Amino acid sequence: MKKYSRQREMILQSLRNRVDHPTAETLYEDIKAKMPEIGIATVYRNLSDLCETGQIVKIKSKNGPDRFDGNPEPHIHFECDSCHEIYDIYIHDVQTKKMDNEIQRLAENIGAEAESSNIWIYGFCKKCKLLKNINN
Amino acid sequence: MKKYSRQREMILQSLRNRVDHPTAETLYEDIKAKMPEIGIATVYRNLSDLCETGQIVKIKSKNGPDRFDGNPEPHIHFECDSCHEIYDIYIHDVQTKKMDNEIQRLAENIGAEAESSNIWIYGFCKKCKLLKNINN
DNA sequence: CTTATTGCAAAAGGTTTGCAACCGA
DNA sequence: TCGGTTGCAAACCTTTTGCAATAAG
Repeated sequence: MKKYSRQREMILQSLRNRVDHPTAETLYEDIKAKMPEIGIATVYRNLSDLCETGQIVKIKSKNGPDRFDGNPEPHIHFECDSCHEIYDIYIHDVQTKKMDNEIQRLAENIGAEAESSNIWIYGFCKKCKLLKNINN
Repeated sequence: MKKYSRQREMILQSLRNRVDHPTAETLYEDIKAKMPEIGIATVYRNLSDLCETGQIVKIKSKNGPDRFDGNPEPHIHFECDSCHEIYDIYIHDVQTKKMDNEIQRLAENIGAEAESSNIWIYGFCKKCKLLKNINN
């Protein structure tokens, strides 16, 4: 049976209050400011728990440590090839539904049953695109 | 200036000869059978090089070590939530082009410039779907 | 009182790096 | 010969685990 934990609540709220996709380490440093006794193992353990219950999502970036997303609603991630920042891309419901159908169909092509999907787009973010243009 | 290396060639060919998505370790064990002197560091170094030149692709599975794909052509990966096997899903050219346009458009929504994309589908593969149905 | 959760430190797992020897051009 | 590449071992970074102490129900 799961019990309430001050730490777990703090981790969930800290992640939800952010718009970026922090690593466990970043989140740990953040939380330590308000809760100095917390240990990194507690952060990892609770992030795992929260993923299992679907309250948050673990995302694997192209390189570096895993990142976490406080928004479990399906959306698309854009990762910049230059600064490695990750941005969210939301699409409207009709488009989501259309995409879901398409994904289900694609899975059926190999006899599988799709449950969820994950779309990543890579390229140059606004900032890095600009910088690239200036330098050329 | 890059030089030819027997090891790099062997790594590339070994990966291309497979239809699955091996880890660096698996590839290393495989190659050691024919080339016992090879070191794991050489495998990692060359896999990185081959990724940089776009000859192969590194893929991040949901858990466990990174995997490598000898086919750099864009395609979709299906990862089984149960056995964690990764399968390729190919779509035809017209559909690919359509999807490319869509992705370009989505990136523009956040002012970014898309270069490539990566679509993952999760669920139950053929085998595990069957097993699941038997057990219920 | 019972059991989930914590913090710590140590271990594990995967990948990278420093370096002298080696090999390709 | 020159500089890229190798194999080895050690280092590194991220994540997990064992354990006694603590806190929730």
